[in-house]
Amino acid sequence: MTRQATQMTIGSLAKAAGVNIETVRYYQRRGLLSEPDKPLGGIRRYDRGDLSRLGFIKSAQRLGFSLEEVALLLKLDDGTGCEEARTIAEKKLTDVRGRIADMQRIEAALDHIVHTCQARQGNVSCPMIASLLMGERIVRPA
Amino acid sequence: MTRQATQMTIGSLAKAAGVNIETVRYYQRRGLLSEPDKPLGGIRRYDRGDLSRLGFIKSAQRLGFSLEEVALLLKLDDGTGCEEARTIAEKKLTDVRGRIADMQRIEAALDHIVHTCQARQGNVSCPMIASLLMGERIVRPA
DNA sequence: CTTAGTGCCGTAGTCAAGTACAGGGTCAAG
DNA sequence: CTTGACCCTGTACTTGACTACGGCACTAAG
Repeated sequence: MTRQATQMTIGSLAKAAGVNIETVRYYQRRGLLSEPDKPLGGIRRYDRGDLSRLGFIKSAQRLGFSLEEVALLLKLDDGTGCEEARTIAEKKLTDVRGRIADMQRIEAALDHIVHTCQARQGNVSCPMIASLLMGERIVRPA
Repeated sequence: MTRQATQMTIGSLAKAAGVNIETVRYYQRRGLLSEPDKPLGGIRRYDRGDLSRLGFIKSAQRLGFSLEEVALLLKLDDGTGCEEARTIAEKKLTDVRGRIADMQRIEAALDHIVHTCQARQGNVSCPMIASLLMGERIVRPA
């Protein structure tokens, strides 16, 4: 079978990846995606590799990496960057665990607040806001 | 005892709250903080209430509320907004729970990645990046 | 009384992550 | 050969949350 089927223009690449065309170009400008050298005419062709890379960027973003970090990660792929990549991932893991803990405290606080609110509905000043205003330090400050 | 001790200028308020002066002014412009009417001269004085409010804003931000949502919450405080406030808080609670679930999936993914990385350290191409490149859908797509 | 240090006000700049658009070029169909 | 759908480059705009700055007023210390 011919494997030309994966050849795409920027438009179909973007569509396939579920992002805006301009986002693809933006990533190229940021050096996250390479611009395939354009043949005679001037219309670039992209393949499955580019699509994966785009998918990687989006996955990594959902993992909480900034584009700068994603760029770093991708640079580490060209060669022996595994050590560093693991270090970065470990840092991110710690980070994520901290954020989960925060979120859980937030959850508890919100839950408490909602229930308090339900309990004394007739109140004039909202107990939720009151409790927040009364300087409860729920989440670690920054 | 005199309770004039809580009177502050914008500068000390900002310092006490651990934010930039300009941030305070910004919140005032956004209507999150009131500008105390300035006496004769023209230098406003802030009190513990303002400090709490500032603390509330920061807490709420850490709770994942945007400034717009915080403004909403604060507006509900002037009167009988308790019902609405609870509704907002409930929505946020659902939201936060979803985000916690996401983060936990992220955590698992990162953890897995880190361990894979540790396992086959000698590899040329980093397994972490490889796994991300191979289109693993870890987190719900947006 | 003078002057350093703040405060006030208004406008403008920054940063991340896009998104939009103008003014061209190219390509495939009819 | 024309038309419409895309593509290319480059520049500019957007949003959220600040942060900075210029020019003037005021207040506190010496």
